[in-house]
Amino acid sequence: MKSEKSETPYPIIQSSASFPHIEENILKKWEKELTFEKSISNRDDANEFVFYDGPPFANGLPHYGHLLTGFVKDIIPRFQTMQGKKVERRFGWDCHGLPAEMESEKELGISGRKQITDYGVKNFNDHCKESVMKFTKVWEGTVERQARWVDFENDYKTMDIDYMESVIWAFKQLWDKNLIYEKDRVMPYSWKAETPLSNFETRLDDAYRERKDAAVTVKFEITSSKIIDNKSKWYLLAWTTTPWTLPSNLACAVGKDIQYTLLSNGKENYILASNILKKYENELSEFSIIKEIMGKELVDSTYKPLFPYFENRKNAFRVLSADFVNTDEGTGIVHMAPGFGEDDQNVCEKNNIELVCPVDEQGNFTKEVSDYEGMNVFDSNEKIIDKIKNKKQLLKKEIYTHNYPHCWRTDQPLIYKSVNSWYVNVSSFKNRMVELNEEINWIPNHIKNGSFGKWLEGARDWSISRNRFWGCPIPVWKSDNPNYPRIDVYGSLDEIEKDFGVRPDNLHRPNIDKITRANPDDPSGKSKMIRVPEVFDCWFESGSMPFAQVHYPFENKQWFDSHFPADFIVEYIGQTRGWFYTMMVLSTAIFDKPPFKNCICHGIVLDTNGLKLSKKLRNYPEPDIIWNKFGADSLRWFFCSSNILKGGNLQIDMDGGGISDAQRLIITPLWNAFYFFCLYANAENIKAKENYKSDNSLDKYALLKTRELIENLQNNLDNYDIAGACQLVPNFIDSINNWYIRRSRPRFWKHADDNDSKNAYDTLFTVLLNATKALAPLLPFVSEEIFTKLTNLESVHLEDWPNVNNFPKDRDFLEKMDITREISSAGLGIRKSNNIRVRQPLGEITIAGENIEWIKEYENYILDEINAKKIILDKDTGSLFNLKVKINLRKMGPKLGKKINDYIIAAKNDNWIINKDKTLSILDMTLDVDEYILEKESKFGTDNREINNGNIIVSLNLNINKDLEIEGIARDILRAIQNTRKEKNFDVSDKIICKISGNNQIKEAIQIHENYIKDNSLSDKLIFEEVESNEKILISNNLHIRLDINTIP
RNA sequence: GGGCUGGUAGCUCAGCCGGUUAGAGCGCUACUCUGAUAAAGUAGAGGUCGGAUGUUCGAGUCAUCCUCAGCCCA
Repeated sequence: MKSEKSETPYPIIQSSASFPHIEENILKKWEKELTFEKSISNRDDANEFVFYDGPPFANGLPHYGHLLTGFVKDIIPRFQTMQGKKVERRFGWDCHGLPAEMESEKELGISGRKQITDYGVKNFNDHCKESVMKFTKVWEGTVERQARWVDFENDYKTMDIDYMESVIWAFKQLWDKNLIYEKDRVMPYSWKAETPLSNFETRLDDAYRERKDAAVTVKFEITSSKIIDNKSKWYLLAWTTTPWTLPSNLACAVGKDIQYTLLSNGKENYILASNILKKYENELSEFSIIKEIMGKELVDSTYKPLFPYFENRKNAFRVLSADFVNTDEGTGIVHMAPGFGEDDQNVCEKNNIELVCPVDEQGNFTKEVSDYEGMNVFDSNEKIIDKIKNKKQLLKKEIYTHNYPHCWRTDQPLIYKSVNSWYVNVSSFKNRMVELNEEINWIPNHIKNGSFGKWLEGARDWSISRNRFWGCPIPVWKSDNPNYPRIDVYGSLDEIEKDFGVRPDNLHRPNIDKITRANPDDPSGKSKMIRVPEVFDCWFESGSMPFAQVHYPFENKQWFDSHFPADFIVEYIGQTRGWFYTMMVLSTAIFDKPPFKNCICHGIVLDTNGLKLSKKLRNYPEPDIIWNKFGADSLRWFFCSSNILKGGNLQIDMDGGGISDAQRLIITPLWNAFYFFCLYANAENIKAKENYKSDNSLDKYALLKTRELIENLQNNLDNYDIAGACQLVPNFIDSINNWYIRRSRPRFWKHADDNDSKNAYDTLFTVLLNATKALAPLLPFVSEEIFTKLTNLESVHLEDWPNVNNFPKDRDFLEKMDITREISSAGLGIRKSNNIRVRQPLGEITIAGENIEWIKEYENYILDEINAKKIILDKDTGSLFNLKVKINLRKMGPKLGKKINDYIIAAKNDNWIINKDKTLSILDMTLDVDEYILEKESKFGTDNREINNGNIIVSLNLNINKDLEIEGIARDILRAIQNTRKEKNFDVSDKIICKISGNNQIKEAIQIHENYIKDNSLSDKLIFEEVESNEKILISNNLHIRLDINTIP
C-alpha cells in the first residue's frame, strides 16, 4: 500500500508478518492492560470452572514437557472463560523433597546425612529454602512467553506454613481413621546417602546399570523332611547374587507346583528344580536322578542354619512355599533373608518368622554378625564365600552380570534393606478408589480401566516417610521411654500449642524437633515426648494440594466445598503413578470423593530418534530459538494438534520441522485472509460491519462454514479433545481462503457503494471476527492480533464464545456448495488431463445426474472457476454414462451366503435388468430397491469424470473455435500486463498506459477484447504499436508480444 | 514374567455396527494459475493394513496366538 494514504479504515498490514514480533507486542499489551486479570474479574463468582495446577518441582528448569502441559493448562481455561465461566488459575510450586536437598548438597559441597548434620540441619534447610526458588523468574518468563495465563502472585508453595499445616491435618485425618501405621519394611536403600529411596528414585536417569557380582550356589543341610531318609546327608541347593545376605538367611522358598529332582552320588544328595539340571551338569556329573517330586512335598522340611548368628529364631530355617519362585534363574529354591528382600519379608511374615537386619545405616554389618562387624556388605562378599567354601557348603561360584540399581546421586550400588517407615494403609480402601475412579472422565479413555484403574486395583501401602531433612515433618511425638509408651499425633498448630505451650512459626526441622514435653503417662516425669525424625514424602504433599493450597480446613472452608473436586486437571501420563494417584489416595481416604472430574494425560516429547530430550545430548532446539523464529502459537499448534494429547508421543526435530509447518499451514493462511481483507477494505475505504444475512451464495457458504467451525470446536473442547478440535481447522481455512475468497475476489474490487461488494466485506469481516473468537484458545496471539486490529476492541480473550444462532443454518446448502466445488475440481482435472490451460476459455460443460436442477443457481462459480461459457444440465442417461449395479452386501450377504459371489459377478458383467417397479432382476433373483445400489460410470473418454460417488457426471467440451482461441490470447495478454505491473512494483490501484506489439492474432485479440483488458489491467489507454526496446514475452500458442507500460502520474 | 498402548503410503495419522476399488494432511514429482504471489489449483507416484491361524458368503475391522516398539509393574 502507498504510505501517503493517511487514514484507512483498518491498519496497514504487512503481507509477511513477523509473528514473534507480534507476540512480544501482545504480551506487553496484556501486561499493561491487565487483560488476564480482567478475564477473571469480569466473570461471575457463582459460575466457576475449577482448575487445579499440578505443582512442578521448583528447582528444575522448564522444558518442552512443561510447555506442552502449560499449553493445555491454558487452552481449556481460556475456552471455559469464553463460555462464561470464571476460571481461577493459581500457580503452584513443589518445594520439598530429595531433588531440592540434592541440589543444595551440590551447592554446599557436602554429601550424606552425617555431613548435613555436621553442617547443621538449620543451616541446611535455610539453604534449601533459598535455593529452591531460584528458578522461579525463569519459569515465569517461559510461562508468560508461551501465552499461558496463570497467577504467579497468588501462588502456593508446599513449604509455606499454611500449606504444611494442612498436610499434617491430612495425616491426622488418616491417623484418626486408622489408616496410618509404622513398620519395618524392605526398601531400596542408599547406604552412602544413608536414606531409603522411593521406587521413583531408583528409576531416575540411568540408575539401572550393569554390574558384575559373584553368584553362588550354596548347600543347605536338611534336618528333617517327610520325603527323604535320614541315612545320608540331603542338601537343598539355593542360588543368590548377594552372598552378603546369607548370614541373615532365615528360610528357603520353593514353588509348590514346580517339579524338583532328587539326585545322589552315593554320599551326598541334592535337591533342585528339574528343568535347570543342565546348568549344573559339570557340578553334578557324578550324580544320578533318584526321583522327582513337586515343590509342595518339600514344604515344612527343616534345615541347619548356614551361619550361627540367628540359629535360635522362632519358626525359622524351614522350607516355605512362595508364588514368586520360578526357575528362570537360580535353582528353584530361593534363599530368604527377610531383612533384605521384599518378597522374602512378605513370605516370612506370613509364616511368622520375625526378620533380622544386621546391617547399619552406612551399609556395615552390626555386632549381631560378629565376624564381619563394621564391614561394608559389598566388601564382605568374598569373605563370606570363603567361609562357606571352607564349610564345604559351596557348590558353585560364578561371575554374574546383571542390571543393578544404583543411587542416582552417589553412584553406589543400592541395597535392599529393612527400614522403619510410616505407611498409609492404601490397600484397605483401594476398592473404594476403584469405585470412585468410575466417576472420572479420562482422556484418553483407556487410562481409566487401563494403567490407572489397574494401578488402583493393585495399590499397595504407601510409604510416606523419608529419613531426611527438607520436608514437612511427620507430626508424631513418641515417648522416649518404652516403659511408658505413648504416641501423640497433631493435626494443627493449635493442637501443638495446646499440648506444648508454644505455637511454632516454622514447621521445618530442626525447629519442630525442639518442641518437646514431659510424657504425661510417666509418673516419674523423666521420659519425654519427642518428635519422630522423619519428614513426609513430597508426593504426600503434592497429593494434598486440593485442600492445602487454600489452608483448608483452617481457612476457606466454603471455598473448598465449592471447589472440590476440580473440573479439570492435566499432566503427563506418568502422573498416573504420581500426582493423579496421590491426590486420589488422599481424596478417597479423607473426603470419599474423586479429586477431579476430567483429566487429560498427555504423552512425552521425544527427539526425532525417539529418545528422551536431554540436556546432555542437546537433542532439541532451545525454546528461545522457537519463540524467536516461529512464535508460541506455532509451537502451541504443533503440540496441540498432535495425538500426544491422547497419550501418544511426539517427536520434535532440531530445526523445528513440525513447528514451521504449523505456521505455514495454519497461521499464515489465516493471516493471509486477514491481510486480504485489510488490503482491499483500505483500498476501497470500506468500514465493514457484522452481517450474517447476505443473500449471496458465497457469503452464505462462508457463514455456514464458520458456524460449522464454531460448533465443532465447541463440541470437541467441551469433551477435552483438543487435538480433535485442531483437526477441524484446516478444512475451514481451505473453504474460506481457497474457495470463498478466491471466488469472491472480483466482488472486493467493485466500487464501494455496490451492495454486493458491501456484503462481501461485511461477510468476510464477520467470518474473521467469529473465527478468531473461536480460535482464541488454540491460537491466542494471532487471534488477538487479528481480532483487535479488525474491531478496535480490547481483547478477544474478554469476549464471549460466538453465538451460532446468529449464523444461517442450512445443511442442504452446504452440501450443494461442496458438490459445486467438486464439479469445479473435476472440470479442472479434465483440462489437466487434456493439457488445456485454464486461461483458454472453453465452450460448454455438461453435467448429468438425477435432481441436479439446483446447479443452475451455482453455475457462475463453476463457469468462472473452470473458465467455460455455458452449463448444460443433462438428464439423458444414454450419452455420458453407463449405469452400474452394486449389490447391497450388508442386506443380501446374510441372505445369499456363498451364492453372493455369483451375483457380484453378474452385477459386474451387467447381467441385470431394472424393472418398471424399480426392482432389479439379476440371475434368478428380484431385488428390491434397497437391496441394490445404482451408480453412474462415465463413458470411456478423457473429457468426462464421475463425482459424488458416481451420482454425477461432468463432461467438458474441448473444442476450441476461433472466438475462444482469440479470447484465450486476450487473457494471455492481460496476464502478461499484470506480471509486468508486478515486476515494476506498481500499486494495485495505479492506473497505466499500455503499449503492445505483436502479430495479427495479437492485434485481433486486442481489438475484440479491448475493454476487458483495459478494465482488468487498470489501463486508461491500450495502444497497439511497435514497441522496440523491451524484451519479447512468450505467451501461449507460441506467440510473442512486447510490452511497454507506464503509470499515469 | 505380568499389564497397558500402539504397528495402515516416505512422514503424521483417520478408518463407525465386518461389505464391493483402504482414506486424509504433509512431503515428493510434473503441470497449471495468479489483482493475496515465499500464496493457490490439478494430477501422478507411493500400501502384501506387523505376521499366522480361526470365525464368516465376506476381515484393516472380530477372536486366538506370535512378533516388534513404547510405557508401567514385578
